[in-house]
Amino acid sequence: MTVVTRFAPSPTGYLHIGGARTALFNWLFARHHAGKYVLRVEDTDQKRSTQDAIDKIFEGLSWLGLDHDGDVVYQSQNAGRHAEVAAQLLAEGKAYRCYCSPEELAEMRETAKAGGPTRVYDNRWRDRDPSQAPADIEPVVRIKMPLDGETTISDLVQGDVTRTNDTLDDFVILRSDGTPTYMLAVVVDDHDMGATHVIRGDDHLNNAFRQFHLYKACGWEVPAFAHIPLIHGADGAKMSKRHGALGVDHYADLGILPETMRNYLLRLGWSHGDDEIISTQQAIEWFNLDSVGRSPARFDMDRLLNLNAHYLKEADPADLSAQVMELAAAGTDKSLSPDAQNRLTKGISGLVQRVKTINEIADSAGLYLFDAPLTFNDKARDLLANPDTQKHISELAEILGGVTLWDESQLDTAVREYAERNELKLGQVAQPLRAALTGSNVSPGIFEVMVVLGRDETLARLEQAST
RNA sequence: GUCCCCAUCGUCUAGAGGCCUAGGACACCACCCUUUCAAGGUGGCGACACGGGUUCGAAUCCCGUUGGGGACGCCA
Repeated sequence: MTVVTRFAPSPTGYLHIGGARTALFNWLFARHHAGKYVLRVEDTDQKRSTQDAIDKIFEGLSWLGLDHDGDVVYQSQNAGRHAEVAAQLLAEGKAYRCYCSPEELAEMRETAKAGGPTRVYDNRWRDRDPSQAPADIEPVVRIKMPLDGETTISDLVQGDVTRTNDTLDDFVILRSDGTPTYMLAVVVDDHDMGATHVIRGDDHLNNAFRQFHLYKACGWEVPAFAHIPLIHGADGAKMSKRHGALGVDHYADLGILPETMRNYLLRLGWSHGDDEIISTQQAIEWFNLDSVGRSPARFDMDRLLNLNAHYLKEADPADLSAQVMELAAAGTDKSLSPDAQNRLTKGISGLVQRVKTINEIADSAGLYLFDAPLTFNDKARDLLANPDTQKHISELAEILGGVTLWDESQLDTAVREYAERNELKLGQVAQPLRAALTGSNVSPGIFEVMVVLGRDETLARLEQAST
């Protein structure tokens, strides 16, 4: 049997962290079993669904690198099929029309909450003769749930979960306007697309009991369920859109790498012994549902950043440079010279060493990206204002001008000799150089900087700083 | 209110009765390295929610309490 999983977002907003993880788990599970991972847009609620949201979700998914198999399914396009199934159920007496008014429903809800019956809907139309139907109300179609007994869902993550059937309402499968509700649509679509495993947030666990009986009523095989715990915010509450959860695009904008996000999301609620750094290849190989935890996890930015720092160091420098240049270009009206681009390509690995996001690389790349005149920060300016510093810089400029081979070890030797000769610590010489060459008191190793800048640019910058 | 789920360091987690005076990672602190900042290295701080059982033995099994979360729509 081929494994078929699906990710089924409702297009009412961006792809948030929780949705992204659900998608990832479905994707990993399918890839692990060499099965299919299908993407389905749950747009049965036309009022709330928007094209903009659909686009954003697709963008998020493709940024994450979760490619789906086959065409995207739009649930709204199956409305006819859904209605057909409802009609069939009606014909078989497994469903019935309910003519309750909104007021009646509200009343029932209130009595139930006030400690009344276990069911909200009191089944008042379940066995009533349709001839009693009020003429002015368009009916909905409800499915008959078992009246007694209990139902057990063997969930792949939650284990066996049992619920008595007297808490299961006859829920609506077709609205009064003839459109299907979510509950009907998922079951029909999941069946039609051959979903073998339904992996989703555990906020759907309760729905599984209802859907279970809908499958049965249709005479269909029930797929395996796996309800994964939700991701919570730092405050421990559900991370939903309305609780300030951010879309994956937000993290992309922050300069987080997709591979970071995949690794991070994977480790939230899933583990493989003590392993922390898990490549996507490895994840596909290792992923299973047994190791998914049952308690909700909190989102931790520090951890994400730490992981990102790791993946940044593994990333392709050319690729990173391109992204940094794009960011830099967006932040200024100055265009980047070819020299600047070359310098960035050479120097980026030194930059990557000290940051956690792509944006931070861009922030620190100024020393390579922009041609003189440099902008100096306060500390650099103070340092350069010192007459001793001025003296060292001009003497050093001369010495460096005479260095035969412009590489780190030669430069290192030259500067060290100068420091020793003047009975200075290396830092006393290196810091002024740093200020003059980078405009800052913080930078990659100063000899590395000189090599990346090249002889001409280095000398030019020293010249400029000493006047 | 009803139903369901969960409970190990601040956070993510390892742990499936003896390997646990509970391991790893992030964060934090200290030290080392050092031309700055990082990175790296070494060490430190720090948890089995509580109460009952079961057992020779419980973080692991059972019950209860407490705490947290989720669901109760003609939303998905």
